[in-house]
Amino acid sequence: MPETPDFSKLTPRDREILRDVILTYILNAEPVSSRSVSKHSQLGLSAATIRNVMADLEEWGYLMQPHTSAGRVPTRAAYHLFIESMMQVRKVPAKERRYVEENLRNADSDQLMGTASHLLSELSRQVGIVVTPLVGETVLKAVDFVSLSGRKVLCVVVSAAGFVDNKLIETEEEIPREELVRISNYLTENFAGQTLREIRDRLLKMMAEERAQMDRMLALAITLAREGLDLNGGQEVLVDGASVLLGQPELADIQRVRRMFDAFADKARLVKMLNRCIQGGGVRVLIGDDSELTSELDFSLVATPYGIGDQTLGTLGVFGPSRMEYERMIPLVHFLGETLSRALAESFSGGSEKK
Amino acid sequence: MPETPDFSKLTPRDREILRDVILTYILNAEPVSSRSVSKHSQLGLSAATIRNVMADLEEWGYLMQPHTSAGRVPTRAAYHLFIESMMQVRKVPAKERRYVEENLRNADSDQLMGTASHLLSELSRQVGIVVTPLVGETVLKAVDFVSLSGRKVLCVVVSAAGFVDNKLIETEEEIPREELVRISNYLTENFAGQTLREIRDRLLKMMAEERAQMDRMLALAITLAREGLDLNGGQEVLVDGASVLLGQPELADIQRVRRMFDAFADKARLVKMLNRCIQGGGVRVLIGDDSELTSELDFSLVATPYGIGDQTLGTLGVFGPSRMEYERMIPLVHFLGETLSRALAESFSGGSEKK
DNA sequence: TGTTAGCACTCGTGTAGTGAGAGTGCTAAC
DNA sequence: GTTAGCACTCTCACTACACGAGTGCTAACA
Repeated sequence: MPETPDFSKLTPRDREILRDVILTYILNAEPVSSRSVSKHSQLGLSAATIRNVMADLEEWGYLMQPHTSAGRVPTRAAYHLFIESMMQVRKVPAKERRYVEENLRNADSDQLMGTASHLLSELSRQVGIVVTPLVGETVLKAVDFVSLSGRKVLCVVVSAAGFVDNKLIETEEEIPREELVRISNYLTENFAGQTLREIRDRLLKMMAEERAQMDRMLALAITLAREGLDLNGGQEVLVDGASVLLGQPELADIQRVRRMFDAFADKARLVKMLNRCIQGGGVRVLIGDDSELTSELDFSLVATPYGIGDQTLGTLGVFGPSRMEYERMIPLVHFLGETLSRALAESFSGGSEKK
Repeated sequence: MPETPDFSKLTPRDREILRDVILTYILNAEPVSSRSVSKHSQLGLSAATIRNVMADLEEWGYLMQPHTSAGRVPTRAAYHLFIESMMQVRKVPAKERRYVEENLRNADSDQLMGTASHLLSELSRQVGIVVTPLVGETVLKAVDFVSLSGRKVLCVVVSAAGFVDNKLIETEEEIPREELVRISNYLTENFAGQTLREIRDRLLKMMAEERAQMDRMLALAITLAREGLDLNGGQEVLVDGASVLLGQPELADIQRVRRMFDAFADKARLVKMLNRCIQGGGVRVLIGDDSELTSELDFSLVATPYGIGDQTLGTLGVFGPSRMEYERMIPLVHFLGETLSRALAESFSGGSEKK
């Protein structure tokens, strides 16, 4: 039983050496030799001593050798341990904070998510990923119908978080403009503050119950709302900066590059991965073990949910080699989650209050 | 003077051999030997004879050798000649036509462009590129203002082609809902059928001229429209399927992959390249000579404009190794341009008529 | 005169061998 | 418990070499 990742047996010195190996590996992407640890660490130990410790760490499952007579490389267990108890989280530099805040503040609501993923990628120098909210889960702020030519009507839905979506619907008969205005007002007044899903359910019930005594306006309203609020799409996955990873030695092989891009193209799987990562709120790290994607590439994902108040709207994070700078990535992702949430809340001044 | 791409001196036999070399190279991506041409062509000539002709073709500038004692590779001049006068355009298969038509017909207007670029990439097995219309150049169909909380107003702009864009604006004072409805109606009735640019100009003139005698509603309308119709963004470049090229031998080198992705990230340059490609309408081919992008990668671009009636709205095309199947790509791009244009025209039944 | 067979020549590729260097594991001494 | 020393292993870069593919040229042929 060589794999016993029970870190109680690690002495402080063991931990210090492991930490050193991890940090050096993160920096250089090359197997770390006992000699280099001996030189750079504060411990003042010889390479031979380090070697003994490293042999132990390998036995515990924290290090591994690509081949005999090569240096050591951290395992997933090592990264987990590092993140849990060895990492010294670095604060996001003030310059970067300002940069993020300015950019998110000045972005239009429809560019907000794109800006966020770009910022993530730019500052992390990894791939930035943002999963945008599912419209069906958002809270309605206002509905509006715009009369176009003939029987075409454009339904515009605004969510409390400031997202706008629209859908073209074709009605059975031409509806005069004033009628559309009345319907918009009626729906907005009666249904604002509920999620689209709730509204749809309520409308269906109304239709079933009161079929007989409905007036014309109400009937029309229900028909339009049923079609217009059926925004099953809406959720998007924005991936930014994939090309920055091309310089990494992990992607020296074209086959791997290809697998990575194929993975990015499979949005559904990406969303699943992201969502698995954010159970429980706060920043979570997924180090290539569960998901096939991260494990086959030796990649990791640092992700966090964002939203308004306690309502989670989506997920964002960075994706890159397991050998990433967690000390920088984790606070960065945290900060971006917070800032995006704040930007959403402010983008509608008091947009989350339900009237 | 070895470079004399004056193809009048080519005998039919020369042309046949050149054609053969090009087609074989497109297929295999490997220098073509005299022997293989001798075998596969209908001419019944020996390799030695072919060799003589190929030496001539090299002198005229149509072929080149990566090194002595390798087969020959077509030059740009060869591809140009091939496209101009040696190609037998293959019709787009009925199955693909149906596939494209169904997909474009069923796409929502906001997904239409994305679907188009995906179709391009999928059917061409190259990178599909679509430049979406500049909103400022589109013809207004309707404007609508949606009242949100407090002084926030959402301006929704619908173009005759069916594109919807919106912008959040903050007014100086709260405007009652009925007032917004009146303003929407006024603007839609008075300005539909003009481009946003024209409308902006006209509004500015109105403001300057009639400052004194404007009523409150008109003043408000102008203020709102000035802000709301200022959609300088809007133009996007959709790039789909970059990963399908990763298998191509042209991208065996990671550096080149990187350069390609960097190029895709530089949207402005992409747009410029696409636009240069479509002067004069119809399908145009850009074979890596003018643009640095295509020349350094040995890539080509096949592009065509699309639009409604005679109004060009945007550009679409495929991007891939110069060694691409022009016989298939050119009709495919042509077909997609036509079909997208038709889909746009139909998406608003009679949407292009100005009332 | 155009075509072809033959042949020498060139160049890329794959394979095998070699030596240097980096790194380890182990042992014995401190 | 720590360290120096040493044998061992494995990778990597370099060289040499043979092979094969392809060409260009020349001379013979129709």
